[in-house]
Amino acid sequence: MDLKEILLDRFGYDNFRPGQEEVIRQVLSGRDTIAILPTGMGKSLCYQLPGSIMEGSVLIVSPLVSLMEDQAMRMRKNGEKRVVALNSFLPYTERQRILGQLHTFKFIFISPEMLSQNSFAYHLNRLSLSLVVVDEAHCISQWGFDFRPDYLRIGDFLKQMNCPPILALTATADDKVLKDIQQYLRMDKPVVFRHSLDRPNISYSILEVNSAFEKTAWIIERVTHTVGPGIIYASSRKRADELAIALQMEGVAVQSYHAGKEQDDRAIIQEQFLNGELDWICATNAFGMGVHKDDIRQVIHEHIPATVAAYVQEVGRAGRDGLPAAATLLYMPADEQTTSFIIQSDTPGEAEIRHYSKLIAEGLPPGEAAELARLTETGKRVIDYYKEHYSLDKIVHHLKGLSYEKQKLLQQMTHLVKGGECIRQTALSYFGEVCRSKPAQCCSNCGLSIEWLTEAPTRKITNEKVSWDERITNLLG
DNA sequence: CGCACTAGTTATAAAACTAGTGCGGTGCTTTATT
Repeated sequence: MDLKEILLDRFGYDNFRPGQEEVIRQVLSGRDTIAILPTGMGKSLCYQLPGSIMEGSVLIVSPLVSLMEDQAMRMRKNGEKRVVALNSFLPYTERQRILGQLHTFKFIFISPEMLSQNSFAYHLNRLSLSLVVVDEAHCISQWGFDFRPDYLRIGDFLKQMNCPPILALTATADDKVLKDIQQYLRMDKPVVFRHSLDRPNISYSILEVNSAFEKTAWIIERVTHTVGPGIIYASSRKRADELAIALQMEGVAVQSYHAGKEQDDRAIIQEQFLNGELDWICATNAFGMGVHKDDIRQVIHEHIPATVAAYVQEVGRAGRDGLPAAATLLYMPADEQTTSFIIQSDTPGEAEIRHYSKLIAEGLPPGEAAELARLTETGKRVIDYYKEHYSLDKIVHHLKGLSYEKQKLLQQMTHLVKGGECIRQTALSYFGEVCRSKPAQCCSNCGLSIEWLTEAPTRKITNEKVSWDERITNLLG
């Protein structure tokens, strides 16, 4: 089959990007496939092209409603009208109508949560699926165990469907993540495509300071004197807001972004950043997935991310165009504890689990029992999932192990920050990669000049600083 | 764990101390009752 002809004919491209053709050929052959491709390498073509050839529908499991809406919209814009996104945005009657004629859609986007509902399984069961795609498949590992347990249930659905071919797509995956993907998607000897994670055009720096105040001062100095656009990752919503305001006062076109904001505002801010109306974003780790912007010049961390994988993923949003980009991490001694605390509060404690379980056994409604046992909504859903699979003692044991593993991942990240070794090499080694050749501007531990950063002031910083009065008026207006 | 904030204390009162408290990230889903 001449794939290139189809590529030109249906998608309007002359050539495949690196890796695409191999992945597509595997998918067409019906083998389970895991493709680790850097973002911006055209992952969606890996299922769109096979889908357009094969009989039956393609089901795409997607982590974010905004992401699936965005992808569905792009596909429609490119002429593929048989696309639907099943999520809570759909009004009830509309949803029923679509479910009744699901077979008329070629590409169906869905969240893991919807997939886990019996009412959907019923309709999907009657469908002939040529392919199931799990987009951003690292979410299975990153979120499944303690945040969105329905990620662990995708495999149950697949089994029910007699295991159609699966394609798992992600940008970063270490061995553990790879193993989780295989296991929880019940993949049968999958073919794994790995693209190197090394990004030679990114220069890494790590800088120790003594206080949050020093961090703010450094960031203001940096942002007003070097190139954008850029992202600043902060540890809390409050801190993200705080930094955004401090930078706005300096006349920088910047907004904060985190889960505490309205969906609409988040969409607008992301859009403005993509359009270049905003030069900087101060964000929590909520920002990033589905951000297709090639010319991000800097990523600044003002806290320690929970894992090396998260760090690499966040940093990897810089310099997708291949031009020089800078990744800087600021830390002070207390930061490690802050991140550690957040991880620790992730998994419910033994006392809560046992209390909750006891109350349930006494006949209390689950919602009430969770509240009395001081479990969060998330904690409750996670335990409910495990209760379907394990005994109480095993759940306790399992969650303790999980917590321990997470602390170990943080230790790896801390080592990367404080170890003083080549940052690029250390980061790559966690993914089993060896750094073959170091670029001239490698990292602060190898020696680095930031002249290239200051020499290219393409920034659009206005000369007038914004007063507090104006800021308040803007906020209210 | 460490920080920012609050309430209470002191004893010319005012501002400055102190002890106690709360907070710290990621997202999907809600079709039932007045």
